[in-house]
Amino acid sequence: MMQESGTEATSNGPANENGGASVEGVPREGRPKSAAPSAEVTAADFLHLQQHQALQMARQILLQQQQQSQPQQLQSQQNTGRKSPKANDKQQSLQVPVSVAMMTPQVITPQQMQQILQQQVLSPQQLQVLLQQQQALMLQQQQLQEFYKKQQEQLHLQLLQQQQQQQHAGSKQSKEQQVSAQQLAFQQQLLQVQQVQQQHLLNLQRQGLLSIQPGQTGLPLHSLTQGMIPTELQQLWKEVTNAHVKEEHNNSSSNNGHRGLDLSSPAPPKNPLLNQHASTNGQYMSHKREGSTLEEPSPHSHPLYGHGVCKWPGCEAVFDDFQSFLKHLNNEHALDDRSTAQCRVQMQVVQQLELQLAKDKERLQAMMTHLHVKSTEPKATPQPLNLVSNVTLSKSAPEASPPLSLPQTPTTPTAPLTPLSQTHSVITATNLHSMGPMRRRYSEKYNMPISPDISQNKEFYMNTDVRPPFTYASLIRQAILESPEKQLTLNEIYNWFTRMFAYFRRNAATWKNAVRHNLSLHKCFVRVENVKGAVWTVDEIEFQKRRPQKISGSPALVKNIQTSLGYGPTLSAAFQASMAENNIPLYTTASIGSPTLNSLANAIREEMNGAMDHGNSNGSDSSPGRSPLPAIARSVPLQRPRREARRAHTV
DNA sequence: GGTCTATTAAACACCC
DNA sequence: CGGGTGTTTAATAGAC
Repeated sequence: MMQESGTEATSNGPANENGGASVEGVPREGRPKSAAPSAEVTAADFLHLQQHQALQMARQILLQQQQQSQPQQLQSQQNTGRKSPKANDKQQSLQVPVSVAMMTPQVITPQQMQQILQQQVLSPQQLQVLLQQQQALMLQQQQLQEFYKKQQEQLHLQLLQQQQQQQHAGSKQSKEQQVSAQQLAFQQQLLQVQQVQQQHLLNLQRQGLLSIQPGQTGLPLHSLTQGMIPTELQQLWKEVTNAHVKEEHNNSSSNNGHRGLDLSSPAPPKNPLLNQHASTNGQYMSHKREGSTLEEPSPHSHPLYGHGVCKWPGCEAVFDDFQSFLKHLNNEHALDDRSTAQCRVQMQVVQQLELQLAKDKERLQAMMTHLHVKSTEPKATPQPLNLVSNVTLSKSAPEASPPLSLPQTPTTPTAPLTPLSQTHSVITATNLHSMGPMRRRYSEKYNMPISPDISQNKEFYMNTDVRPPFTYASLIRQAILESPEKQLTLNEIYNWFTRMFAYFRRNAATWKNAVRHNLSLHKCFVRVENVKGAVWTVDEIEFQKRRPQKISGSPALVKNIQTSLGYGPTLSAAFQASMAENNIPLYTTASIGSPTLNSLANAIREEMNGAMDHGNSNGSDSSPGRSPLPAIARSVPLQRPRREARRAHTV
């Protein structure tokens, strides 16, 4: 009591400052809700504004074309009529230059969605709304692309006419002015639609529906759209873009940067062949199929083709070779209503999965955060370098979470370290009194072998001032077993503690005393006189004897422990079976081999020994094959007699 | 509530 | 004598 209060007095949670400075976007309650509505509204606004602008620009150009060429009038009117009619009157004033329009933020990308999700900015209802909006936008964009494609054809015809006129009249100047004016307008429109298309491609790409090679991520802006236009238009486009596209490209690339990193790779795309193939009909569906097939560097790898089976949803057609698959892909899954619908379904599936993933991530974050928060408060050190000054799993909630979480969290120390200065006080208030000695490490309580945990989270324990959730006995044993000769002097054990655990780099008097106490107290630690002095070794038999009755009686408990500790069903089942049927002493598989295997062996061994009977327990010399002690060490068991003598003396 | 075990502190002894 | 090492006891607390 006195000791605890003494250490407790030092625990003014200075860890809070660190927690506040967290970089990671650990979900914090409270803040998100206020931020949610504004984010949603702005996103939707941008969304609508952008669509309107794109439509308006397209309409404008169409009008210009109609003035010059009548044959397309009917079609154009159909197009304009099909699009939202009310936009006409509204958007007279909305004739924003494309460059400006492109500056406006894009639609919500999946990444942004992810961010929003992870930040817990939105409620599920709001997320639903956003998802629906995104879906609607995609539909609209698709329609816009169809419209754009038709318009391209019109322009193509028109240009052909103009070229003929040029050839006949020979008056280049006026014609060129006409053309350049058209070019400008068209360029603007093109950029706008490119943007939309790019957005689609990126969406699909992110969702795994479209496989564009990393080096070709620059394709959408230039080449894919180039592929859409007839060759003559490409020429025009190049001429115009020579002067203008750079700034436009900068704009778009800056937008890319705003949206996400993965698309901003500016590989200059100059492969007309691929491009033309890749965008036969201006639909992202076609990009998905043909673009991925033709742009694939490795000829036989296709996201829709695996193990000789077409992976198109619901297809599963079998093919002997890749070519026949491609044929099948182009024939059976061409751009039609069915494929489009399937693609939409797939998009929804992906989105749902992303949602689910985000939720699970969030849950994991919360779990990790929660557990680390618990461990932050008690017994903060005078010089608390890290938030997690102490993992004292002792009293509050010792069993439920620690065995699971602790081995996980240490592997990602930075993430959980950020937590929550806010919830900090709240949660820790419940276990303010829970500090104190590290009682009940789960290594003991659950017979948890510490080896896997230590090896997995070595760096974490080394660098983080977290109290390891193991008993002193377990740690000492681990230290000894890790040594080459399975024996250590007391000082070497000390060094191991300080080397492996940042936590033991302070309060030396306390834990060193505890180490000595444990060494003396537990029979499993055998003191051996060596050439260079006394060394300590481990008597595995005795070590396993320490807690026999607990686990031996309940295989179910063991199973639960095993599974909950993450060893998986295999080990658990094996362990359970062997425990139920025979008491094979696996502990002879001592510590050789790789650390991982070694740890696993230790794990099994410990569990097995905890469960088996202790009939053959007498004497540390009785099992030479099992004992990891070297011959020298085993030969001179000095400790016990002395201890016995002393005890007899005192008692 | 009893028992077992772990942790911590402390006293003490021995040895160099 | 002091420090390191080792032993033992006592108090306390959690888990079963």
